[in-house]
Amino acid sequence: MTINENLQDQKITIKGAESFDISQILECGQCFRFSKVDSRYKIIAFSKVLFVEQVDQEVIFYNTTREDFDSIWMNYFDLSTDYSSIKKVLANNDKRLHEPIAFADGIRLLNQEPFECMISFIISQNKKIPMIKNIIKTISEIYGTQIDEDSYAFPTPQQLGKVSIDELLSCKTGFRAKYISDAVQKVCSGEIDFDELRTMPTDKVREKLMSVYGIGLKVADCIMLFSLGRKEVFPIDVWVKKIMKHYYFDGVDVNLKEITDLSNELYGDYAGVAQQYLFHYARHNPSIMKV
DNA sequence: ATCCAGGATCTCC
DNA sequence: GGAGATCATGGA
Repeated sequence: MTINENLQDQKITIKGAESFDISQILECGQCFRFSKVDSRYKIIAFSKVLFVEQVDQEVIFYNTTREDFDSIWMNYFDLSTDYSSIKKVLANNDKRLHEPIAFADGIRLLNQEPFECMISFIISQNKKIPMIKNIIKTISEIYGTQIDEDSYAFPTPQQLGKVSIDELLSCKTGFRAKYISDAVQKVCSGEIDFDELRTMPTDKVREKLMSVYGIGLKVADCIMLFSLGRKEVFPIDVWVKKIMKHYYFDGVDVNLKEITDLSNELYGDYAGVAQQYLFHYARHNPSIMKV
């Protein structure tokens, strides 16, 4: 992989990007603040606006500098992780993964901002992805800081700390409004400290996150996988449950713990990466699970 | 109209 | 402890 900067056009070009498909990375359900504008994806993260265009293995990042690329986007796109070797390990462990991996082998796990990720996945419960994106966009536009003509950063904990439950309700958050409120309060008070969580063992992090009213096992695992670098956790939503049931339990109903135990056994340290291939594959091929 | 959505909690037994 | 109802909201 080679990285080149073009100062005049404020763009960075990567050639020979390995296991990198910007469409798959963004559309696989791990993040919500992006849109497609012509041939480019517009991404809002870390209070920055980034445009990404990809043709085969050449990826162009617009509206950025080498400095930002090194300090923000390298880590955001997890570019120092070798996904081809992860895929090799997973595929060797379990033939079942061959198809899901082949279906979207350009997926990468983004390292997102924990606070935004936490609120986003609280909102995600019992909603479809387009609706989740809309609510997060609304909240950002009303309470976040404007960063260009038509873009707004996701609000900080302090900014959301001033927002009442009624105001959250008017953003169409429904029964999740009180959940968001409790999460924001726990972050503002320091009871939840993401820098501290980064240093704690996974089980303790999960326990801490689940102490928020409205964060259960699945949302806690999403926060850990998508913003705290815990690639060993395996969030189980309706789609993952369906495909795991279909693949390993002969379609027979099964409880979450059995699936979790199996994921640890089969996928080990990379269970979360496997989960993302499985989720994406299941969502785009629902017919395979209808026996 | 009725059902369901990247769930979590409450309410029963 | 574990199944079932309930929670807002909008789209199919």
